[in-house]
Amino acid sequence: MTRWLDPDEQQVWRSFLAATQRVQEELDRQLQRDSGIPHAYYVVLAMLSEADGRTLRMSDLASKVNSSQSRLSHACARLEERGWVRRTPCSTDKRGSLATLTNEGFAVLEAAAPGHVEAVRRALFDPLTPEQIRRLGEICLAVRDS
Amino acid sequence: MTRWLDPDEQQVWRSFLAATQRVQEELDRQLQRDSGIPHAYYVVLAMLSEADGRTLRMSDLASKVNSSQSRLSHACARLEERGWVRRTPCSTDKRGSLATLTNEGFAVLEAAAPGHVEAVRRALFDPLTPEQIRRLGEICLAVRDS
DNA sequence: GCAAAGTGATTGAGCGTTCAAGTACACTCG
DNA sequence: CGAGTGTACTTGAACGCTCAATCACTTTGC
Repeated sequence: MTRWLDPDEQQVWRSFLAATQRVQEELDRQLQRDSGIPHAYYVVLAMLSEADGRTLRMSDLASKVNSSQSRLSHACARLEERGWVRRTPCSTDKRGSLATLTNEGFAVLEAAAPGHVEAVRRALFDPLTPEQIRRLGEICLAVRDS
Repeated sequence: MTRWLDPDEQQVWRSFLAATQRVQEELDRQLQRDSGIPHAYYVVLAMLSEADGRTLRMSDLASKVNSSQSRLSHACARLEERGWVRRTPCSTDKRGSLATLTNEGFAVLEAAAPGHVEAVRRALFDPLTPEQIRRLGEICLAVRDS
């Protein structure tokens, strides 16, 4: 017995798809246009920049950026080609690999950050009231942790 | 002067990314696994199935599924290869093209729908209270139409 | 009418993601 | 110890998406 969506739920679902796709698309376009990187790569650089020694195990980085290991591996390969990330073998576990943000990578991130933050505001925060932002936060936590 | 995100906003933003990526990923994986189509293709079939004569102009279809014309064109090419969609020239505007859902395509959609709706419920609606769902609807409208 | 500008749709190249498979190392336990 | 299982990461192929270019047709304005 399928629990079909009633008209209200349909409406929420379609608005959700439209809104999230719009946000995602604006961010990707802005970063690609102004900094030449996809949003997923920006997030990788950002997470590394916050880590101790700007370094993280690949698997830890993958979970922090909500990525599969395969995706992250391909992404780091690209970022390494550009000289923004360096991978070194892990000394305590020889299977592992440590990704480090280079100075060049940090500089790219710093240059990209202001435009990106503006895009995030324009796409998501500016259209919402403070109350809505608070509620959206609760809703996203519930969905994320379900 | 960059308006940086304060810690609360950061938290909302990261939860938003995690939640929306999770939903998107679950839907895509479920449809790909159980029906062999990406979510974007499912939406194309669904929109055509609701249209008069199961037919829409390509550009109308593109706006209904929040897609670029290029993306839709590629998608329809794939769907046509599988025999689920048929494209015919538009008689009133010879530049245009009409996409029609075939019976085979309709059958595929009908077979895929129950599993997809269940996935939507599990990923988005079940974790939320009715009140939260209502608020999410309002929030998404505001973001979509901003 | 007719050139110029605009619109509808397609195409191909480049790129990121996915999935399945593979490699290398670490752990477990008889 | 050493075989078996599990974990960390990488790789390659297939595929969808983006962007810019292109084609065909339509509309605009002189």
